[in-house]
Amino acid sequence: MLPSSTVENYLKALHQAETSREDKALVPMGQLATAVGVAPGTATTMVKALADSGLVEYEPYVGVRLSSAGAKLAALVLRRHRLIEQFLVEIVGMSWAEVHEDAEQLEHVVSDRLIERMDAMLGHPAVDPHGDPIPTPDGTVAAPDYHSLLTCPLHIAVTVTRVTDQDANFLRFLEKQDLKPGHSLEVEARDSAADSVQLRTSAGHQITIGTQAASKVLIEVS
Amino acid sequence: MLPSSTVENYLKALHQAETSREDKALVPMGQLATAVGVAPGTATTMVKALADSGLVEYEPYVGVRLSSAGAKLAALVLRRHRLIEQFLVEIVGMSWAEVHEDAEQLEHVVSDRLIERMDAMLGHPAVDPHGDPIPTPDGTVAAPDYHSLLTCPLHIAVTVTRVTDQDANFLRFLEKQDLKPGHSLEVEARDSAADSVQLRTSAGHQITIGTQAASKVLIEVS
DNA sequence: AGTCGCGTTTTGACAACTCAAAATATAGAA
DNA sequence: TTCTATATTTTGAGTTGTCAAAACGCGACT
Repeated sequence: MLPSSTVENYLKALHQAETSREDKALVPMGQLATAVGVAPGTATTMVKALADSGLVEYEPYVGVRLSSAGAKLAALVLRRHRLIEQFLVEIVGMSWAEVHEDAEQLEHVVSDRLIERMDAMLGHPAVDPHGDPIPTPDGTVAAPDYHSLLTCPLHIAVTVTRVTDQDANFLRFLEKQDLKPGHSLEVEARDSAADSVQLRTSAGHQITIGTQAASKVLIEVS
Repeated sequence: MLPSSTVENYLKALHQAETSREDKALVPMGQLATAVGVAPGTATTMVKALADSGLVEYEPYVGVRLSSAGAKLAALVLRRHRLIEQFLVEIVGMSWAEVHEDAEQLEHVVSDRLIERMDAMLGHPAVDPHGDPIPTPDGTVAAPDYHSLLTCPLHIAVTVTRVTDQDANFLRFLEKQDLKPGHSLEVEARDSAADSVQLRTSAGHQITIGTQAASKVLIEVS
């Protein structure tokens, strides 16, 4: 029995929650409910059903975690999502800021045939337009461990490789400031009191952004 | 309130049933139920709901008809379906025999933004890979009145313009026999006793097909 | 230890969609 | 006109996914 869109969304949210979490603790119900956009009680009901299907491990009053079967399924949803985003940007010519919503819908209905065709057209890309890694067809995800603009050394040339936020306004801002994946820059200063990070782009522009934003821009030393 | 996939499917089936029908009679429930793939009682329930929403006109024990609002909505679903098919064939390089199933799913989730982008990429095509006309964004459908291989004059060069069947096997057969839209041929004979039609393709091959099949291949004199 | 607060679970209900099978209407034959 | 065959509608029930609000568990603070 193939999983419904609803199930796919719960698994995906769980995957996101798990990977954006240092410890290996269970994801609390409240967080999952918020991520999926349902009332807390709804998440509890759904998670119990998922546990019965063997897709998650559930500890009442503590939280949930993907089982290996659930993790694989989540990876396949993510694969579809990210290949679709890459396709919409590379082939259809849409903006990286606007593809997320479309991919969010399409990921639940594209056939394997079509998704593999897209993958081939794109030359089997490793990452999507935001730098997020694209899982393989067997559900393996590369888990790269990047620095962010918040954690990297100062005064060193770095290259943006990934942006962990899908908000269209934020993405448009980054695009305008030449902070899309591939562009290089260096961090000039951090001010924890002012909650800000000061950057200089390769074009020489100076930009100051908040630490929240800085933590979402991942880089590698170039 | 935007219509669900289910509603869209009922409207689409109704549109198909209405246009493949000489008279302007109402579509009987049984036919609609079969087309949508549900039990008769389910269709009755759904149609009453559609009537309450003003999308159809319903006469108990007689049948249903699309209202103008329903017809427009149906046309927009058809527009999405057919643009997607054209896109999958022209841009993605899929076979015309296999795009129907994918389009069937995608038609309910593509955004207006994406569908108009596809339309532009394709140069605002008038017909899809099967020759079916693509409705305009405001819900207008060209209703061309073709002859079929069953009704056209004998011994005259004609060009295939449209195929009114989505069965993958049938489409593959037509492709192999050079009977896709665009190819020309002539009808050599019809035999009502044998229930068959004899054709000669432009390549000189002679083919005999049944009248059921012949009625699904629409042509124009060339 | 007692109890307060917060997150979680339970409960009861609802909306959308579906089916099987019983009840019913309609048209056509006798 | 009456009967009958067939299509349609009604009924009762089930599935999936959702919510609001009441009940509950658990750790923290006094």
